[in-house]
Amino acid sequence: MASVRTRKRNARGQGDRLRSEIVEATIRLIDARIERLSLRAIAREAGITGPSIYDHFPDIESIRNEVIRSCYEDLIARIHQAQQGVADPVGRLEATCMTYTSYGADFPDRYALLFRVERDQDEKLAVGETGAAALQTLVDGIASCRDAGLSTSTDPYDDALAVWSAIHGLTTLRSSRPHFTRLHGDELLRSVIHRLACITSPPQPDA
Amino acid sequence: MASVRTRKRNARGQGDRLRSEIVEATIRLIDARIERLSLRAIAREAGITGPSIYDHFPDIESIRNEVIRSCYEDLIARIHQAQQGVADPVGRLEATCMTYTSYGADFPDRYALLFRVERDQDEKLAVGETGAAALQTLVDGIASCRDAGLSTSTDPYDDALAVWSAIHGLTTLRSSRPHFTRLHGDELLRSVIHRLACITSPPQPDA
DNA sequence: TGTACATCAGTGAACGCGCGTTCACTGATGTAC
DNA sequence: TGTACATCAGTGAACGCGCGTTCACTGATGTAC
Repeated sequence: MASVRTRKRNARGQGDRLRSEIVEATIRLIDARIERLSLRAIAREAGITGPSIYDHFPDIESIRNEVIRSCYEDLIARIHQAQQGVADPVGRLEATCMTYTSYGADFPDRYALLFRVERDQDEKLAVGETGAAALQTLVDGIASCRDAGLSTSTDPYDDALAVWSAIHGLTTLRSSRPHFTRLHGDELLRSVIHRLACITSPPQPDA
Repeated sequence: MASVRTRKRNARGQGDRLRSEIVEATIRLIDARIERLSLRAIAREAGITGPSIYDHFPDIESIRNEVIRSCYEDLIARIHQAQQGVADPVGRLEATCMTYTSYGADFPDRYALLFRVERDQDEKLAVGETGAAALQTLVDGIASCRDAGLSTSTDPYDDALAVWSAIHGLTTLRSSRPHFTRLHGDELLRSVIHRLACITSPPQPDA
């Protein structure tokens, strides 16, 4: 948590910076596994008083939606970075999926927030397409494997949905049911990816 | 919601019945997608005053844990019922998975509660094995397919974990991302089950 | 260069609300004599 | 059969708390003259 009372106000003209400070404070609270997010708790963590929030957000839901957008961008950036420098299409697909599951393991409450059931129309509009970019990297990954003769997939979109469902389920079950030890480790993950993406080469122990 | 003030007190000696009335009221609130569960809200729904809860539960977490146990028993019972009268092993496995996903679709907030990340040690002890019975029906189902020569699975436990992850992921993505229309419908579900359970026969359009 | 003023980036007090929890209590009903 | 009493299944008032939200305000800083 931020040390209380060390914050100094933003310089004149820089008032908008508080907006991102509020979002960052909220993410810190989420990562700290706070039981219930409140405007006052966010303000405390950001080092400001409650009413200052209203200059930047109308309510807590709009902060949450901004957090979701921010975390989702972060996840997609991590995936793209992991794909850099992996030439082998199957290795790239595996790296994509492993980045995804690692994000869920490292930040379980952020991950849960990204994929919670939408509660209201605003959230639906704000967050509706969250997942589309992640899915697209899987579609592209499977298509690349097929083009390289490493996959027999005839429908990369449907197979990407299958892979996405499986790794999403694996990610959340790893968090919520940690004592099923065989869920953890890379063998099961690789095996699931290979079967659902119709990969023809056997899984490599390590790249 | 229960009509307010219609409740009459339990007969002398029947005081324990309020315990299950509290659990049922809580499930009604969960199904009503209440934003935040509170002791007072549960008491209102059950038609009693707040303090009466304390004769039966020490806190709201213990109510929640009882709700989890109750809903999980319900899910397992539905699965066992669906399996009755389906002789074909592949059909049984499919029926098992479809009952599971239907439960998640019909009661999304109950399902989310069953598989939320454990927050405290009490919950871990109370709920730790939730999922084991569901997993076991999948292990048995895959082993039956293999014994009937309909699956090439060499490790029904690991393959059951794979199937469980996939259908769990499919169930939660269907709830949280309803606009991915190809996630819905039975074809993708059947295809995933067949691939992960190593089923050798092609998916039947309908039984 | 000096000063009056406008603007900016917040603060602090106050409100009403629902909450968890405590405590003494009530009123119906079964039971001992 | 009648009555005093114990027990049971809750109730109702009260408390302190954190919350969202409002409102008037403050004090630093840039700018016009």
